[in-house]
Amino acid sequence: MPATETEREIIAYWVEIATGLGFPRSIGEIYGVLFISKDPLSADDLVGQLGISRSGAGQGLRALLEIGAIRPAHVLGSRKEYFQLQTDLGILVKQLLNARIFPKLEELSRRRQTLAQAVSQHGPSHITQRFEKLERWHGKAAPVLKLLKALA
Amino acid sequence: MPATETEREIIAYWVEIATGLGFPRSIGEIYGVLFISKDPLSADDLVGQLGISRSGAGQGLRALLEIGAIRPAHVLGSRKEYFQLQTDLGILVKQLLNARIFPKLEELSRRRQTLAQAVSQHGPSHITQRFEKLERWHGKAAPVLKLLKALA
DNA sequence: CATTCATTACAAAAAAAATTGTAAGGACTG
DNA sequence: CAGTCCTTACAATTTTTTTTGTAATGAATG
Repeated sequence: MPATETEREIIAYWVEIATGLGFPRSIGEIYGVLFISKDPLSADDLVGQLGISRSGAGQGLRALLEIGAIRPAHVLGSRKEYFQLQTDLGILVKQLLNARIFPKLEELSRRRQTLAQAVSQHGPSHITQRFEKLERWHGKAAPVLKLLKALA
Repeated sequence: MPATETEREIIAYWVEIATGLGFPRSIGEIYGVLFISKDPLSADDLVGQLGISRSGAGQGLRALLEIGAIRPAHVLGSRKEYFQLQTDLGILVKQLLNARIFPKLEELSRRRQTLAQAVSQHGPSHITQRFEKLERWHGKAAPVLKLLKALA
């Protein structure tokens, strides 16, 4: 269990960010503990500090690894896997965007185009017009996406 | 129940957008039906077309109204409430950002500042440094937010 | 001003998601 | 190469979220 009030609040802060991004609460908790910890931690450490199951800790760590939020660390004399915060947040942002956000946006864009075409051929014109408005917004959003890509 | 295959796919498209934004599936479905429909629809129309409950239709319509995705419409000779698509998507984007995204970001920013200060006074320096990195990213993200606000 | 029609509030049920427990799989150690 | 330590895969459970049903509230109609 986390020690001080401030530490608990730091964890709560990361839980909120995680859930806001669509991740489970436990992932935010794990990231919070690693954010606080100077040294690398193992899955068992997380079990001890958060009172979650061993499997949950393992899965959460893997998920955080995949999005570039943490990175593997070696601790001499132990065969466990250890992890520490990825303090280069650029990597996290980049992986998040590339792995979760951009693919989804692109898939939606493809579907929109397919649907718009189908409607323009066989469907009523008011729907075609609505898809055209959507398309225009896609154009407006492009600069934002470009800026985001530049960030990462 | 929706008629053609394309119509079902349009609804599925909006369901995916809705769930991606953290809204329930039913809200995406309702928006999809309204996107397809040229004329305003009542809650009962949605019940008929989607096979959802009357209460669900009512709650969904209210939620869509709140985020500016649809707008009230009047139909002569009926006391029901009718709604139609808000075709000015700018209004939708604006309300979504103002009602959901920006407040959350601001609240997180406040909490981050509070925590950073608490740590800088009583906490270990490595955490302070991590908050400082976070702060720098907040600065980097600012132009993106500005662009978003300009959009809306 | 009573009646009807429709919306909304809230508790109950259903569905979905997350968490856990157990068992199987691999790799290091002696 | 047998034993131990750790990770991971997957089914079962728990928890959370969403949907529904019912009852109460409010507004328009005659």
